[in-house]
Amino acid sequence: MKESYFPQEIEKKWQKVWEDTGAFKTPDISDKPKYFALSMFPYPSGKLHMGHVRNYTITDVIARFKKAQGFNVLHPMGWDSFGLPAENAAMKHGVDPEKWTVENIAYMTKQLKKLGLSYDWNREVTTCKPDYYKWTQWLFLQLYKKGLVYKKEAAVNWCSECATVLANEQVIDGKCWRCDHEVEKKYLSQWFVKITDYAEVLLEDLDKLEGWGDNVKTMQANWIGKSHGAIFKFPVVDAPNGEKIEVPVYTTRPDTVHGITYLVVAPEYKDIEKLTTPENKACVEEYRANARKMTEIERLSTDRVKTGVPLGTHCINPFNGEKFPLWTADYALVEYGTGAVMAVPTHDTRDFAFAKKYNLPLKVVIKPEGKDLNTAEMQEAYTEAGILTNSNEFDGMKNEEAKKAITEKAVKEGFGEFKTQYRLRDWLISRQRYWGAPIPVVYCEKCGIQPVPEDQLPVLLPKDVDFSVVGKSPITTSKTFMETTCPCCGGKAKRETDTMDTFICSSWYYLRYSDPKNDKLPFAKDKVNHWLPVDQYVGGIEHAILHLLYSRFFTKALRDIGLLDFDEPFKNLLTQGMVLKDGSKMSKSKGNTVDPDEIFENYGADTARLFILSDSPPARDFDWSDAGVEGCYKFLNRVWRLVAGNAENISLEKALNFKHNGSLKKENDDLVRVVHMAIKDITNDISNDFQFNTVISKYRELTNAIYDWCGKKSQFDDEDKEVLSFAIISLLKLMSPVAVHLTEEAWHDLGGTTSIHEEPWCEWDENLAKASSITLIVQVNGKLKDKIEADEGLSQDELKELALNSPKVKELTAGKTIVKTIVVPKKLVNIVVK
RNA sequence: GCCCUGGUGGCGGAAUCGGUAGACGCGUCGGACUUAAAAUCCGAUUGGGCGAAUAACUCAGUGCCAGUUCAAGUCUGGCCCAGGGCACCA
Repeated sequence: MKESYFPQEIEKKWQKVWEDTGAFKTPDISDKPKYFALSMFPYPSGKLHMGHVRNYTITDVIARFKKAQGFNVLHPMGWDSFGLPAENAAMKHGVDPEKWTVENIAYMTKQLKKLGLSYDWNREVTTCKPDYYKWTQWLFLQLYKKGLVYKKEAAVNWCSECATVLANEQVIDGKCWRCDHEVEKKYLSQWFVKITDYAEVLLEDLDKLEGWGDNVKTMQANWIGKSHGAIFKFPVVDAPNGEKIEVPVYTTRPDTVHGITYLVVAPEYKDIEKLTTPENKACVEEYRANARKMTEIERLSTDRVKTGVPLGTHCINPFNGEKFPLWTADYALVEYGTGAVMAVPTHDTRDFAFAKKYNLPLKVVIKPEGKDLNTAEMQEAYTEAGILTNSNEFDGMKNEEAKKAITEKAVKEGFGEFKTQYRLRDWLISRQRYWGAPIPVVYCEKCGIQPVPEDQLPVLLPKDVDFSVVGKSPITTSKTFMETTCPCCGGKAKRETDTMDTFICSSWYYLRYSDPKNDKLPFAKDKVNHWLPVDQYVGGIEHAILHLLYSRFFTKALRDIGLLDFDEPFKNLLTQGMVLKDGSKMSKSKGNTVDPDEIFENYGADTARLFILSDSPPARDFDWSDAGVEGCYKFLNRVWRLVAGNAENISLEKALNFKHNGSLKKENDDLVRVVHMAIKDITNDISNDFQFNTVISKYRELTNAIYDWCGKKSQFDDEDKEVLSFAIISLLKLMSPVAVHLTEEAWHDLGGTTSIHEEPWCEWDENLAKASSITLIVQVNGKLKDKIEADEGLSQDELKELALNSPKVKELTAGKTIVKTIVVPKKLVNIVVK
């Protein structure tokens, strides 16, 4: 065994051996139980960053640990390889997006291999390859057949920088999730996926996800935004052309219905023209035009002063016969509820602000118990619970009860109903871009929209496109793509030029790993049912809503289509924290990035793996420090020297057959106990929330203990050698999921002929995983006063006796009365004195 | 405004059940080895008080204020701060 640790040399060597021997291939059939460990697959942006390193190292250690524990582990990797950056590169530098993507994948693959990750590369999945996107298109058609995909004209989010539309989930604070550009509204005919059909079950099933953090679950629950309320219909009494119209509103406060003093419809409300008097028309038109021009940011800003204009018409409140005016205001959203709001200024903060501004009347209908409210004195809306007033037969009722009673009255008399409402909107999946999976439909002059027949898939991306066009999708410049024939009538037809949102591609990739080469189906049902759900999914919190919600929807939809039999894709989810440098997120613009390649080169992958796991628990943010890397490198050197320096005294055979014979020398017994404790603690720390930071501190403790033990010996007898062998081989095995190369090299140098990564996980003996004696803590009045080494088997009385005999205790209790003595077996005695 | 996390030395962070607060590491300081340096090894490292600098002793200390308890970083109530998410969703 070499005296010094040369990571670069041994890492290269073992990576090649593992690749040549197919060490990480996963058979589908095995008598072992399955375990599916998965990292969120990356976009091939060009190079790995430290966030990737952290993510993949965490999953890799989990995969290796589970394998050692006897599972048949599936641990695959792939590429989320459709998307804008490739196309932007094409526009800027004239590179073919496919070539750009393929080259990035090649480079990043090399980096992943350098990190020593145990992937089964035979199962690699690449979403931009025709053999994958054929099945993305096929799944689109299945959703279409099931009525879960539809096309409609709607006001959609448009990012002019990306020159495409976006889904609601991709608009963050009114800006594009990718480029941060302000989002505008546009009216376009677009493809939608009916995720709202699954709103209830997506919400309900969050309860089943015991292996998910509450933060992600509440974020999804908020996004789905379920609320209970009622729909009330208000007849218009003075519609300009005498038409009989009703305006339905959704409210969560039916209890306040007697306090309506006006009603607001969204500027985009479909019947708004019918509700506007000729005198008000000009004004309303102007207001609507203004609203349309506003960006999402302007419109959504909550501190903006509310504006609106009256329509000139009025409704009657069927509950009390009161007449109130109709307004339009942009605080009413056309996409939510019915697009109209009943305004009760006294009990809603927004309505209150609006009414104050436009001098609309106030009417109190809820009052706090035992108190009255005076509209003239109100400074803000009263939104708390209370008792009904000014509400006819409902007066005196508690408002929570009134919600039900009032809605029941509306149901009975035919002007309302109970209603459950969701905030979630349908998923807009059309993208006016080239580098995505083409939506497989054609437009026939005679037959209209026609899906492409399944046997004609994939609809391939054309190669003859001009990326320099502005304002339209490059795909439309192809001379070969657009013109086609109708699958129905054989006549002339045009292809759909929109491609799919890449989140579609990533909503099912984890399923494909179960059967990545299938050319008859996206995956065989038995295989997908065998491997899924994913046992442990690891990735960034930024996908808490986007990818994770879409994937849950896909799984449920595909289950209902009959392609699989489970209803949640990811059993356990670990959202890892960010990698920071000097307290802020690593980013190119801040110039505080650390290049993984440099770390591999200077210290080796084992150091990188060890460090990225060492300082923080995985779910928390991790602050990168160069000194920390250095410290980990030193530690690996220290382990190496420990093994190399004792190599001639270590026997693999003795280590593996070692049993405590019951009569070891004291210091040997102690070391064996330290090893057993380390095995127990490390195993528990990994099993319990993957606390790798404490795992690593225990590697160090064990290493320090072996060094101390060695330092006290000038020579080794047979028993010493056995114990030393056991300790060092145990250390290597415990470290093998993290320091994958070092431990493999040492294992072989010590005579191992198989791979250390094929070894079963260490086991501990409960009787040995504790110290041979106990340290009795002696307290007087709850304060630590003495520590006494004691035999474990002592009875409570004996422990008490021991404590009372402590000179220290005698001194402190002299002349005082002992009120009480508390004895905690094997641990502590507390003497209470006065 | 609502929801979720978190708050422990100079720093990252430990501490299954309420039972030795500060594991392990980083940094800093001191020492050994060396002609010297690097590497390595050993020791100290929460603050205050009293000592002569050591030891011993002692008081305080886990964001703040109360409470429960023989005993609170841990449990209960109230508050403060930081990070993240949602937010004109009626």
